[in-house]
Amino acid sequence: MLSASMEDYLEIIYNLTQIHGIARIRDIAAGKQVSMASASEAMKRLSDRGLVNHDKYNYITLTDHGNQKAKEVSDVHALLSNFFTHILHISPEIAEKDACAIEHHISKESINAIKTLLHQQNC
Amino acid sequence: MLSASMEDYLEIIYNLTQIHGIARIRDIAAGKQVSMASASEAMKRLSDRGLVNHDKYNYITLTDHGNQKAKEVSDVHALLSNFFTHILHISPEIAEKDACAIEHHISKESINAIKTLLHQQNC
DNA sequence: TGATTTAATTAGCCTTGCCTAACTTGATAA
DNA sequence: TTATCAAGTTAGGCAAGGCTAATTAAATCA
Repeated sequence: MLSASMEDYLEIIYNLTQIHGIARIRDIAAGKQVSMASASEAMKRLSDRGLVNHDKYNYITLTDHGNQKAKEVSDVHALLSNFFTHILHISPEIAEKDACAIEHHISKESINAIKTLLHQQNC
Repeated sequence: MLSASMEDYLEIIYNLTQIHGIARIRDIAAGKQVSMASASEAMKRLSDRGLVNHDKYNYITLTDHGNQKAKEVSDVHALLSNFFTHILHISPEIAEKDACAIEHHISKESINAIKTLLHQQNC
């Protein structure tokens, strides 16, 4: 199982890669608001688990497996964000925060149900 | 800030107290599915933070502050459980699991919005 | 090219929250 | 009332995930 923290890292790398093509320790650390030391250690753990490619002192990319995991988290994030803003009418900032916090803990069943709810939101 | 784990303990003690008047290490450990050693250590931490009363080798009760915190968590739990079963139509087991997992991470704003949604569920 | 600045890593440390094994206390039954 | 058993605690250990400070590598600028 992947911890909430490790899922966060994957998602951050995923987003950075969408924007810049690659991800650097510095930006990952900034994104997660941790020290570069912590980000560096996290890359080691993710690398050991085959989720990222990381040569010392070089850029980080996601492996296929890591990319798949990251996309899953990212998709759930986007869905929850939509749910909070469009169904619950929460402000975008809090919607982001809540999506971030909950994305690691909600079941697939509930995700699918929310998907359905969003599709038929004209009730 | 109270960790998810410590909130779980408070909620379990709260529930045990509702049923039996008091709470014992054995039942707290069973409720959280951890060893009695872990439950005992957790009581020490909660006691240090003024959330439970605990004399060695004796029952555990919530302080006023602990009771307030526990009730908050418990109320959020009940609300989320209702949301998952009645709005998302998730099975009671998964609804429980999701409520448990999410109750520690969702904002007050979202909780209030869900409360409203449940009150007007005849849309 | 060499010096300096920035990025990344490593070392060493800390806290949380869990575990098992060993020990202590309190309750119960002979 | 003493022996036994269940409940609770303590000791010692471990993994995850943070931190700062020190070091090393890479990049840039003079």
